[in-house]
Amino acid sequence: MNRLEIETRIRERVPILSNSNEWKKTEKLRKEFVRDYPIKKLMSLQLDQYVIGMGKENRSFCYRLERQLDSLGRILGATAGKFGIYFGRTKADSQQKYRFAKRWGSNEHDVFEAVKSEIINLLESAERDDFEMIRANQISPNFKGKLLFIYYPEKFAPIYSKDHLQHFLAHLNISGKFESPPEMQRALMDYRKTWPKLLAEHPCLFMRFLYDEFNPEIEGSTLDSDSPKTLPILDKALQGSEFIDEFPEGKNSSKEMAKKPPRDYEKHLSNLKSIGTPGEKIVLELEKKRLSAGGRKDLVKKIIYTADIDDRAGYDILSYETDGAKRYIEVKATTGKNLGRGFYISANEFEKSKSLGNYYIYFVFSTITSKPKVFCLKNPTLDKGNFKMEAINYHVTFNTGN
DNA sequence: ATCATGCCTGTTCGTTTCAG
DNA sequence: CTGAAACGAACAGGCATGAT
Repeated sequence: MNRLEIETRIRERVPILSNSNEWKKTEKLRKEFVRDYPIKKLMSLQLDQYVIGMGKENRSFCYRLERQLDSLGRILGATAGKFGIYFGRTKADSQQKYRFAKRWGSNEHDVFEAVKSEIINLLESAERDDFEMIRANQISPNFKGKLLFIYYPEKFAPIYSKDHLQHFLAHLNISGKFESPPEMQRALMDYRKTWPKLLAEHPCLFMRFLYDEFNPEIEGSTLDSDSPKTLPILDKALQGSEFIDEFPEGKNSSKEMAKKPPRDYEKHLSNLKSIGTPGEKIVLELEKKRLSAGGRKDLVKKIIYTADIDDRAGYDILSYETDGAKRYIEVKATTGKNLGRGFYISANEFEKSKSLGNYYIYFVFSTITSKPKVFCLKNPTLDKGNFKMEAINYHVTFNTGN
């Protein structure tokens, strides 16, 4: 989604989501937890005040973080081993006792002290924004993510699964080098800051918004089976992308496949959209490189990402020739390696391709990979016999003429 | 990378309780 | 006695961890 679309969704959804006590309760729970377990006092926590599994009435640190604070991002599921040490049994051994992974130590006392100091170390690193230390911290990933959010709710997003984080970053087209989930949590919060409407609300509302708009679970099943379930981080694509000089020929180009329109055009469209924006970002990046390489760094700043601000312009990006002339670029992105299935062009884009002059269509191939290829087609004359065009959409209004 | 593990949850299905 | 509701054991599903 581009910013134009996001803005609409935020305008529609945020007032509905914020119209509830839920977020106040959520924040109250979080505050109570932090009040009961201030970082300074964590070291004096006793083992049984920490471990999960001490019976029904148990209200331990781990129990509360996982259960009571369930609405602040789930870390349920998987073994209680994620807490470093827990009390209970295993399938093979029904005896109730303290359980822990060997890497933490050889007895429950040592293990608990190690886990505690690791938690404190994590929170202190977060205070300093020391991501290297946060990354190196041995606390299990989901537990780590939740601790970070609970203690620093303005710095880290309440989303802990690496897959989900990647999924959202990809859909919001946020690029950057993310070596660990906490960095993604931070990137999402930085993104939130760019939307005053979101910034004014609780971070958990932002989380809800993301899950509503880009639900990772639902999406996996609705996408075409050949689409990847999670988009890779855009940054890799940006680095690996390059221009190519030849139009890639596919086995089926302009033969049978081209004849087949998609079965469900609407669904096909929404899939196209999800790869369209990454395609545009890739082209933006390549244009910057091209102008820099051509000695026109001054023009780099003047490139305009039109698609982000005006979806009726008929082109996606306004770039420049090295002599300063305008270059209008329409981006057509595909996950495929060639254009065997043809491409779609709107009536508006088609008109602009004829009227705007220096008009390019940039075809981005292998879009959702780490090595996208971009082919530039200058001033295409689509209706002069080089291409076969077929109308698949009409705009229809009622005839009130008589 | 891949696999086995064991945790928690929701669901099912059978049993018990109790009012009418 | 009957049907509804409550209870609870068993099971399957989902998932991140930890081991290999």
